[in-house]
Amino acid sequence: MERYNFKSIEEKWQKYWEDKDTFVTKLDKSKKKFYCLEMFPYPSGKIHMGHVRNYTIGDVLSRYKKLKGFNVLHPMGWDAFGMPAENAARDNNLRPKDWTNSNIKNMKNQLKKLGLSIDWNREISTCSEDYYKHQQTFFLELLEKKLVYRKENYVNWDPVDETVLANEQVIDGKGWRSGAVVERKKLSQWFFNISKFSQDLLDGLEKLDAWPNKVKVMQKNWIGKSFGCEIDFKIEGDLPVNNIKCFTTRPDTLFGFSFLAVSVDHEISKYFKNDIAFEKFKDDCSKTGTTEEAIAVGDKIGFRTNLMAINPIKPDEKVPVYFANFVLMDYGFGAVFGCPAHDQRDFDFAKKYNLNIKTVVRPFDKDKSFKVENEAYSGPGVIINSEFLDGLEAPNNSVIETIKILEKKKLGKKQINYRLKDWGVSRQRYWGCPIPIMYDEKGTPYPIPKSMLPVKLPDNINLNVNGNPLSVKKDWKEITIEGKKYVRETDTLDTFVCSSWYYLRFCSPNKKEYGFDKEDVDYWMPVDQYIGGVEHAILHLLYSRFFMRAINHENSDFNIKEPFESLFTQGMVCHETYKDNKNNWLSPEEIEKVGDNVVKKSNKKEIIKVGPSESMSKSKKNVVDPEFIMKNYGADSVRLFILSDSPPEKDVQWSEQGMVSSYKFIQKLWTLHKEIVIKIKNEKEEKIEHELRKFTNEMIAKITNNVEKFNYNVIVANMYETYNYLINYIKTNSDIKNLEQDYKKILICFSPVIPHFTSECLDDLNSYNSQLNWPSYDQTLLNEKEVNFVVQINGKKRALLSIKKDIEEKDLLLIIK
RNA sequence: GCCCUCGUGGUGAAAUUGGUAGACACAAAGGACUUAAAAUCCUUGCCCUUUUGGGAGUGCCAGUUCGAGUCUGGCCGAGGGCACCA
Repeated sequence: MERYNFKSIEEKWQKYWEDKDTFVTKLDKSKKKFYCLEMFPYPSGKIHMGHVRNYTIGDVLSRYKKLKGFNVLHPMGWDAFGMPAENAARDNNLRPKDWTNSNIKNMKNQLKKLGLSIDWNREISTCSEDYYKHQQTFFLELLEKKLVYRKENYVNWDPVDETVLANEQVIDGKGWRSGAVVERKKLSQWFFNISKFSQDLLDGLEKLDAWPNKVKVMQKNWIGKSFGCEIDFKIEGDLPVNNIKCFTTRPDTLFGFSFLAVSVDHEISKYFKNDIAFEKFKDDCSKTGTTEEAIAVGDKIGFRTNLMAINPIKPDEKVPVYFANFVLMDYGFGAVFGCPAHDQRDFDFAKKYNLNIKTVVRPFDKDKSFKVENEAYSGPGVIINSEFLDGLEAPNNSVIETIKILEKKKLGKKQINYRLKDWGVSRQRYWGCPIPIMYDEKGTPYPIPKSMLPVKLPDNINLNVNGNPLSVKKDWKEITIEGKKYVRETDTLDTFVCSSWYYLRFCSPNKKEYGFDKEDVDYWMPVDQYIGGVEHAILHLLYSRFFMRAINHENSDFNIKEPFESLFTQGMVCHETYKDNKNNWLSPEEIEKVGDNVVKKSNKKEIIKVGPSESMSKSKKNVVDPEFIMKNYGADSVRLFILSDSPPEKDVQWSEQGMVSSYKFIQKLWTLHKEIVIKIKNEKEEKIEHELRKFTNEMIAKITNNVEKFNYNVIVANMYETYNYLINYIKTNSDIKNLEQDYKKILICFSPVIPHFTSECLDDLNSYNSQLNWPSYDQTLLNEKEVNFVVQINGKKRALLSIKKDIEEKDLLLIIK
């Protein structure tokens, strides 16, 4: 028996699909569309197993939808701007453009070898002028709509990458890429007014039924809506400060007020500029620890001013004003009113500085004598010691009632606060989309006229400079328009801007005049299925949702708010980790299993420590190269294996044995195929073969259901089941009727997972063509007349009967008795 | 600390959503073929019983139901997210 030659067969079909434009998509309003999009990759040089998994999942869905008769848009592109290119180019004396383009070429080749059903005619790259010139237009449009603004403020400065980071890019006080401790620096930056849409972004989540709950919860928390009250406190003291505004969610505890605390960056800090003690305090604040957690549990420290704050509902009560390390400048007003009895932070602070702790809420099961002693009480209860607020139920009623009273007395007003802050998009980097802005001699910014777009990135650049190479490139930076001299903005846009609208570009990848064509977008958008890693749950997905709204804003003939109708977040690909006795990481190729031990391949002696299975990463060397695997086992085997074992949303464990068994399975399927072909040739008369017909029908139903529900691991099990059934069936039935028809249906069901193999088999039966349809199944055949009926008495199985399904109840009872 | 998700064999996991728990695969043990190995194929997988059978069993404890892996409440454990957000 000839072996299945995956190499020549996979090449044959990949060439066929390319030559015949099988996956080239055109707008066709007579057909229902399906837009399947996977998160596009960063062109780092080679694809990794994570890509293989992500794109295989998307490909199964795309191929299935195509067979179901949908007009499928399944594009691919490159998230091609970003720092690695700049660093690699500098280290290897290349241009970032060349490094990126050669990586793209290589990765495109690798993706093609996976046999993905991608319309490569729509390929886009965010670093090409064709792409970023439209992005610059969007930037200017957003500027016109006042959704972009410039402001000077403190930024997260990464001293290693020498750039600004968004809040989301700071993890545990360190840069997400470099790992360097982030510093505070004051800079002028461009901002997208994402916070304008806080409420809308929150409301939109409600309608995203086909998004994982986890992601919605993360976005909800990130937006961080809180309902409360703005209170204006009168201030007394020897400084020209008359009042300080605070935001609070618990105005009902105002009678427990015992101090007021402001951030060290609060505007009143200007009066303390020459105060040495204050400057020292400020220093101490920045030293309280590096990780967020350390700060959270760290000491509460304060600096007492001579100012006193007056309790607005008890004007004879005055409390001290402090600067405190735990008050954040960029939330609320950078000032809080302290009620130690009912807020743990305030409690800790009050204990430290011996401030008054006055109980104003009692739990339901305690009486009026209840007193907060060892920790703050922030639970529900009843208001006490609060004059006209006494007896209100806290917090729900009491908060609303208190706000009403404060509003009536003009002491405060209802306010809703969001944690979500505006998106700083300026990056002090070369390899990004230039911001289309110029400044006159006074430093006033002007938009670059749209007719002069794109602002091209200069090709020849010296990367061996500190900071942004663009800022020292004079011949690019300085321009003259109508005799007037300007300097260009040298910051480039955060690469997350590029990925915030690429899904629109795929609809009209070749449109010259604008980023997209309305007719295309009306037809293709929204993305019906978006697939990618959960690590983008907040950043990329929130920014994309913002961008769609920003384009919609003040645009009456455009009406799509949510770019991604459904979202699927796939799990990571994991592998065991290995360390030698010097604690060096070893790659899977460097080890060998001997009996119960794992040893070093090079000397076969040294015992290797096997660590837990973790997400594949270069630093831990637990990576398996897809190119190597595809070369050895073929694309179909890899696709099959990456889908088997674990549900797509969970992490999958890479195993060599599993991979080999998938490969063997393809070989076994091929042997089976050849036997079936012989049987088919010997087939004489057309006659319905009932048992096989029933099996096929059931299997089609199962696989259809499993594709729809993303149970791709179960599809693989279904494929094994089918093989086990057929191999046995062929052995025990010498004269098989009607086999060809059923077998073809089965091949089509397998085709989303192993497309090269099934195409070859169908071709072998002279049945491969572009008009193939997903087989339907007969629901009535599923409800077969004979069913297994389990007789249970008190939940225990007592008998197993094979009975007719439409039997009368009384007859059934008779049989049982 | 707050929020979310999940607990099924040695392992990854199935279970048409309340109806025969463990499909399918990996690993293991035993066997067949072979001079031998590899490959391939078959069998086994908790407890009692020689077999036929029977029993327990989906983290733990209760509850609802003729019937619970699935629903409800409480507890225990694991993973993830957020974290001085007033």
